[in-house]
Amino acid sequence: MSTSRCTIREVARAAGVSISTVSLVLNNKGKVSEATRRRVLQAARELGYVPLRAARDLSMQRTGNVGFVLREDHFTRSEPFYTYIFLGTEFEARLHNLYVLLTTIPDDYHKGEHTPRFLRERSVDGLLIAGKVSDAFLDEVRAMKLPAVLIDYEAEGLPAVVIDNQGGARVAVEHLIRQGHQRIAFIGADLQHPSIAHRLEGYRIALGRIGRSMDPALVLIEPEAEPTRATGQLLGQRLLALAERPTAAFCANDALALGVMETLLQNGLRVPDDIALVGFDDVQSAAQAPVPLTSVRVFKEQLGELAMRHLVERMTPDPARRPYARGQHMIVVPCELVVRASSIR
Amino acid sequence: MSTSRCTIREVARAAGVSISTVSLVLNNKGKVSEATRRRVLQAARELGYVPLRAARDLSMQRTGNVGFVLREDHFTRSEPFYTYIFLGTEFEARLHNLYVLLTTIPDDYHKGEHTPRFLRERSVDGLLIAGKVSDAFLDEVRAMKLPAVLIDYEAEGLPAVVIDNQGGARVAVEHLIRQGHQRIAFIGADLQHPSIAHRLEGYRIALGRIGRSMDPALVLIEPEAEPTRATGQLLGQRLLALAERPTAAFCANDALALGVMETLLQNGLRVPDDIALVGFDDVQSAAQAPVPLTSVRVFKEQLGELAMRHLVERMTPDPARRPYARGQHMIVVPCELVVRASSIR
DNA sequence: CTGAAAGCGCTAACAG
DNA sequence: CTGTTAGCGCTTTCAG
Repeated sequence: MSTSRCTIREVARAAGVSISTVSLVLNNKGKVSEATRRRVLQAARELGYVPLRAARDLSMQRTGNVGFVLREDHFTRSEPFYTYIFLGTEFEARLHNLYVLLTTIPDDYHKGEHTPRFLRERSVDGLLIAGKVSDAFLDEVRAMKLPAVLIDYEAEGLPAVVIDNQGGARVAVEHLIRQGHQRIAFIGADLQHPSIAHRLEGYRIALGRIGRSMDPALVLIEPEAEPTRATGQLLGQRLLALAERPTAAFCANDALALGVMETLLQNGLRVPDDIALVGFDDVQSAAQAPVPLTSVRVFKEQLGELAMRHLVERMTPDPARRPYARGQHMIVVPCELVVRASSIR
Repeated sequence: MSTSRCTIREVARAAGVSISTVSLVLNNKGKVSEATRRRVLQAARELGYVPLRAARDLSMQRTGNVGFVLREDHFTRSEPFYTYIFLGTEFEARLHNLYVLLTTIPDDYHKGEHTPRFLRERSVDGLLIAGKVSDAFLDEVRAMKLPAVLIDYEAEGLPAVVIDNQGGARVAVEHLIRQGHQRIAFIGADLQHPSIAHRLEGYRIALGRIGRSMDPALVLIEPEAEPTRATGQLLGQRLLALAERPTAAFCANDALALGVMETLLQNGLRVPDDIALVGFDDVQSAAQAPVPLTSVRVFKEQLGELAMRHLVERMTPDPARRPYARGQHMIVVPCELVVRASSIR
């Protein structure tokens, strides 16, 4: 109620005990008699006592913060993909009484020059990294020996929470196959990106399961380009130019799919009648597209939550669980096909 | 270089001085001889010394953090409007060595239940509030007597950094007038929102300047609806249904304008030939619309920067400037008309 | 101009 | 089971 300027000392006095007892009670440590515990709790409540973080952190030799890093161009994408991931981490952080310090790094990261301030000042106990980031940055993080977890990206020697890209892609393609499609194209970009590579792999596997192999002519990729709508439009052109046109296309993400769709519609083709389309990510605009887009839904907030939970484990030296926490786990989060008009006859 | 475990004491020893001298040097306080200052600086650099925030904060009786609060539905809008504002504050925060704690509050805020954790724990020295938030939350903030600054919103008794909505709207409408338009509609929603009310006012003033008053038939508003694309589509229908159709429309924001445009195009009208359109905000999709949309550009990052700067002023009790900082300033940030195809013949 | 010393509020041995 | 005490690392009077 009052100005909360109340310290542990005042609680102790009010409860008629010492400050260490108060501390023990409030942290559920040591053995305290039920009677005094009650008195302390009551006093704390009445005084509206809230421990001061800076003091506690200083004493416990930790910061109580975790950093969340992502590329600025990812954060400001018009689709709030990473925003949802952030919200997931923030939600989970509350459960562990941690604060999340969000900061962006530039696309072209340069070692010392762009190092996030909280890393330089060592004011985080752990680090979450979302999306693809430059190797230079990852090197720096590795050298720092700070607990870190990647989200929606993979890199040597770092634990990660990722989407089941391969599984999702497989299900998507199998859906097209069930719809009777024989010639299914793959639309992709930036093959360096693990997610895209895995989605391509899922495509290959789905075809393999029905005894087919990939037809190189149907694998349309702009290996150097970002998987954006603009790239999708470009690939749409290539699709149109094909001698033997496929009847369906699985796109590595929704942005590409939407770009392809735009090109197709503008050129008088019908979706799904002439070409069925499936995307990946299930972004907001997928459902609102001219022809609602079938897509693979990704549970973004869950990715964030799991990553935070995993990070917390690696931050707390729990001797009992240590041996397990040692390995560089990779947590794979399942996703789910959402069928819409773009892929059903 | 090393694990940065280095404390002020070690720097002192290395420089052959006391820790208080080190502190003075590093904070440019008190008078220190040039010679020792140099020695200290050198030692600090060699050891890679970085002061520990928790210790400094504890000692200085502050937290070194500021909170950034916005509604979750605003943060996750597909247009990264508030994301850019946040980035602006984060940028400015670095200059003041502050950390920004970002958190969202629900649309239907309930007093204690949803109070941001950092407010309960009093671990911020100041607060930034972006966009419209519930009065319940603002009441809580006022009661807390914490330095706070609103961004892109206004409320009794709180300083704010806002867009020059009225001026921007005036310029937009004047542009349409200069294009020769006589009948110009206003498209709007949620009149409770100060920004929208001001934009309407700007529309009125622009007409007034050429000796015209608003024609109620041309003021199309959904007073209860959010200013979204869907609402725009609806208003587009109302526009089409008008007996005497206007030749241009000024929309309270881009989402509305884009919705209107969609409806018009779908109904076979041409933009700008049949109806010229102007929006407000200059969001990313404005430039990419089927007919690129003329709009009023808002400098989002600047809004954030200015707000943070203003907050910092109110957080630092500078006795010399106190009298000025007392009032509840309102900082108005100019915006700029961006002319595109949707409004030129 | 510089150093000694007293905290900031909290945690964590260590006695009792 | 509870209290005493010694820090955590830094800032800041206050003497010298």
